[in-house]
Amino acid sequence: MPILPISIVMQLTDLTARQIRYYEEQQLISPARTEGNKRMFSLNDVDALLEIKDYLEQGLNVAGIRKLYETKETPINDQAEPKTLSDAELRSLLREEMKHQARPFDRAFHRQGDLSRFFK
Amino acid sequence: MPILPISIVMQLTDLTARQIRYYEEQQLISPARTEGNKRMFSLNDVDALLEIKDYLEQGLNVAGIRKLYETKETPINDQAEPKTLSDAELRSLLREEMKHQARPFDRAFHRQGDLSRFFK
DNA sequence: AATTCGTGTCAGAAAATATAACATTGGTTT
DNA sequence: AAACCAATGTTATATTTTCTGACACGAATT
Repeated sequence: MPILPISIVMQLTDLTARQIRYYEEQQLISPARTEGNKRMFSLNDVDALLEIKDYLEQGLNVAGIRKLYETKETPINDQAEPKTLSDAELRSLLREEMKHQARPFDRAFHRQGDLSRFFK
Repeated sequence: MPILPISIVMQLTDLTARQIRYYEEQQLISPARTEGNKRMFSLNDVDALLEIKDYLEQGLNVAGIRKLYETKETPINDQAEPKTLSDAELRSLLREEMKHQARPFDRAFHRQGDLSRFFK
């Protein structure tokens, strides 16, 4: 259900329009479009953006995040758990994280439901 | 939480922009405004609009609906049950309804939660 | 020093929304 | 029947929001 304009998503995620559009360009999200080509976001999109933000803050780069979600039919949400990674992929990602002294995956995996704080 | 632009509210309620603006003018709802003066609706606003639509279809007029919700601090939502009406008020409203052969209050009172069908 | 990545910023165009005025439709009243 | 009024449609014009694309910049990498 795409119901949110980018301005609201900016507030909800504390991301700039530039960042949001960039993540779309990098295929991390695929918001819907109105007839007039305006982006419209679903709550899932917002969830995804919060997750992306979290990963970035943990030191992952966009390519790494994309890898995490690269599955045939499964964009960035629509799945309870991020896909299973090959050993090689996993080691690669972890190495990436180490370089930025971020503790390995934790918070991002619990992002599910974070949006709830916006709705009483 | 005002998060929805009028275009989405139109889809959600199947009302025209004209109708929505008119109901605001008639003080049935008070959507928030952006800095640039664009209306932004909360889910409560949408709920209220669905309720308004229902009442209108039952034959009530805007004045009657406004009466229903006329309370100091309580606009149209923010209350589990529409306010208690004086006998005079109630009789007046019922008379109004009779004229339009609508069965007395029923569906509108159960509108709460109707929005859920939009969110899985 | 030259690249790359993620983001900021700016310009110009197009879409969405705002207000205001006038028109129409249906029922009510005189 | 004529005049009214409430609710909504329609149209015009103004303003805001969003879009794309280009260029800039700082921090890493190579």
